[in-house]
Amino acid sequence: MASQTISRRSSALCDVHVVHEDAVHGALRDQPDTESLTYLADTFQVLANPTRLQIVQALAGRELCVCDLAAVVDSSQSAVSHHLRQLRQMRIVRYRKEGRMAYYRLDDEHIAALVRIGLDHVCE
Amino acid sequence: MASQTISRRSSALCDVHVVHEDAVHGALRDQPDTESLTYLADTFQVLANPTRLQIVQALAGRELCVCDLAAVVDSSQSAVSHHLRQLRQMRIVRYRKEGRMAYYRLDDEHIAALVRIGLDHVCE
DNA sequence: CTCATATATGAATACCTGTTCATATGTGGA
DNA sequence: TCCACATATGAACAGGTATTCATATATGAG
Repeated sequence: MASQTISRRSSALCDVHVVHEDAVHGALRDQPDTESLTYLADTFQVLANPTRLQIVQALAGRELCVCDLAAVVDSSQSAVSHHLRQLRQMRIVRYRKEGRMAYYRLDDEHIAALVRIGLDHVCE
Repeated sequence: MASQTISRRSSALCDVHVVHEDAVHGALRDQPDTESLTYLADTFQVLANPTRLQIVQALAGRELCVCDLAAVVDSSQSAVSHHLRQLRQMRIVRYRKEGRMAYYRLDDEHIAALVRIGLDHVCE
């Protein structure tokens, strides 16, 4: 996870010519804090991979263990495990252990919503 | 734009041991087509950058020209222009020309929704 | 026409990512 | 205890990405 953070140079409104000052200040007022934006960028980064999207979509309707997921997305166990780690780190999925199996599910409803709206956009 | 496409090896349910066959087939049935997933991954990829998220957030409430955007996100005109191209290519923003200015806005409401839900997830 | 301004873009470089391979951890069964 | 299985992870290589610099295009003013 290494989204480049936003470098707020002190030269802010200087090295470029501002045309619409009001709009610029309005936009600056509406900006979320840097930390949230960076974290959100990392979240989108983890979603920005077809295999991980397949995993998320598979988990949208049910709980699955790692080797079932590997079968669904047709990748190696290792690759899926690496993907799951990233998804875990961004709290996109969580899991419970049962014996030696790990059952994964989506972390919350935001995730399914993101993918649904994203697909709406894509298919419009 | 170059998300790796999903390689559907013919060995699908073979090289890994399937534990819960029903769940696996249910998940396979729910998968969107490869093309949509790849396109969606590319869309998230473009959103997976703090500076581009700043741009999107700035455009959520108003129309802005390129040099105003450069001031808001505190980057060079060139960097912003490159970012805008990617955002355009994924239909995240669109623009109108007025003289030598280009005024950018979000392409549709899905985009603002994605960022809003994403921030909800991040801040939960 | 000529110049200044607003924006776009190609190339190059430094950095980040995905997969594989090898191996580690941890659990249950014999 | 010893082995098989389910999962996790570090290292490494191939390929992709962000920014900068230089420059191109295109519009309006004079």
